[in-house]
Amino acid sequence: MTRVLIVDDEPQLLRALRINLVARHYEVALAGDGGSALRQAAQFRPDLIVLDLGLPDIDGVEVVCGLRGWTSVPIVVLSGRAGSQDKIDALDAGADDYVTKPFDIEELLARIRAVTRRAAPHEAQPAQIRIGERTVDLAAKTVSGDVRLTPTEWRLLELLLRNPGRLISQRQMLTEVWGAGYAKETHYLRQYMAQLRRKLEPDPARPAHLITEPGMGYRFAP
Amino acid sequence: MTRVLIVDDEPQLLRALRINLVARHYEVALAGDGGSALRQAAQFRPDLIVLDLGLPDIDGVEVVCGLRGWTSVPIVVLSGRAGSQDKIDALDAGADDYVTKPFDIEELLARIRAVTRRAAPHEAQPAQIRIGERTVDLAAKTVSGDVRLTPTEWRLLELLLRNPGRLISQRQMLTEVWGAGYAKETHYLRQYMAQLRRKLEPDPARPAHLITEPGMGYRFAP
DNA sequence: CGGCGGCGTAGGGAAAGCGTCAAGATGCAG
DNA sequence: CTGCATCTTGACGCTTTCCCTACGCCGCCG
Repeated sequence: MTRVLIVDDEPQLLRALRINLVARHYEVALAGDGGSALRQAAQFRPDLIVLDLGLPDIDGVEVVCGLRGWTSVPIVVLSGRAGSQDKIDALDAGADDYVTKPFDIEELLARIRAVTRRAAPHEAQPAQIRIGERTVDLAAKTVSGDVRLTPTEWRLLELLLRNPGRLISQRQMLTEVWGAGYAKETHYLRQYMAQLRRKLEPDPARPAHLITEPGMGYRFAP
Repeated sequence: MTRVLIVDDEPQLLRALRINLVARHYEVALAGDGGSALRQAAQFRPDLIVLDLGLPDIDGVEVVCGLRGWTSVPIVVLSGRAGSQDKIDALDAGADDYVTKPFDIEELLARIRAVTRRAAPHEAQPAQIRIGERTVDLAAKTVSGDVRLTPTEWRLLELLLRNPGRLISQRQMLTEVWGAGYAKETHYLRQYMAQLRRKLEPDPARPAHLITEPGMGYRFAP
């Protein structure tokens, strides 16, 4: 869930934005002046800041500079001033976008989505899954301990690992890995499940994680 | 030096933008319609695209979608239409910013600086990478030991080195290095991977760092 | 006790994928 | 125009992977 800090000195604008953002499942914090904005940014750790330039205590550009001193969180500036120089100053201070009041709320939301999308890839996390002694990384397509899997083995393993604990029917595995028309070729499954167990299970003869459900299908037990 | 592709159907606007950008030490390419824009994007490899929505052949939003299919290069949209829905459509299609005509050239430049700054955070990471006996500097585009790489070789190597240990699919390599439409030309990969190994690997016949994953892609092993 | 269906293992032939050499385009500087 | 570097394209062995058949094991049921 994306966390947004809204900074503005007009309570009614704060309220309107909060309602719209909460309705779209953002987590929202509010600040009414530059001082509390800087404090909130450090405390609330937002993923995005919507910042009005016309604050009672500190100039908005100063707030941008203060934030950029220690964080690269995306900042969307709001302002009543439409002059080019104001925009240039704010953008060059480190803001990511500049919207002039009055603005359409839907446009602001679209701009928020745009800058959030651009900043998002930083929180990309590796999806690592443990199978016995081994660790599988589906994104990097790696298995710990110098184990290599073939393309078909990866497709099969991925299907199982993306549904931990759930039973996958033979029919589903065959159609998703080999394609429709192979729905009856159950011996492919035995073949490749055996290979996966040889490569991944501590004791391939007694599988602890790649479980057979006789007559039904297979299951990955974490 | 930042490379910018400008797309607009008005020659005079193209000229004005080119002059301003060249004066600020940008490298500039021009396109007059959507078709050549898509072609130029694949060929010129810009770091930023300034895109007019009102093109004679393809709708601007379509162009944005076509680009986003294979690249995440920043896109700043220009448009005469000031309606909110137009902005929302363009931004949600993948544009990074939206500027309505007429615009102040200085403001546009500031917005270009803003999106460029946001898209280029990887300059911070150390660009020196060891491959066997050689040292590769991605920023300076140099390899120790008087080894020279061609532009295509650099693009390919950069893609692999920026994802150490991670498998890069053939499809991804082909679309990112050669552009969409080359997704099936796996022959190029073998050709250029062989050249990279000849130039970088201690024993090109037994590659230790530029690894082949048969049927899937390639991987850089640090 | 003996057939039967589902499961695991082994091995071989076919096909697809890979590495390499070599030669034909293409573009650019002199 | 010529020469050079680079990018395409083609052809040929070699390896990996896939597909398929065969066989042994186990629990179930008649």
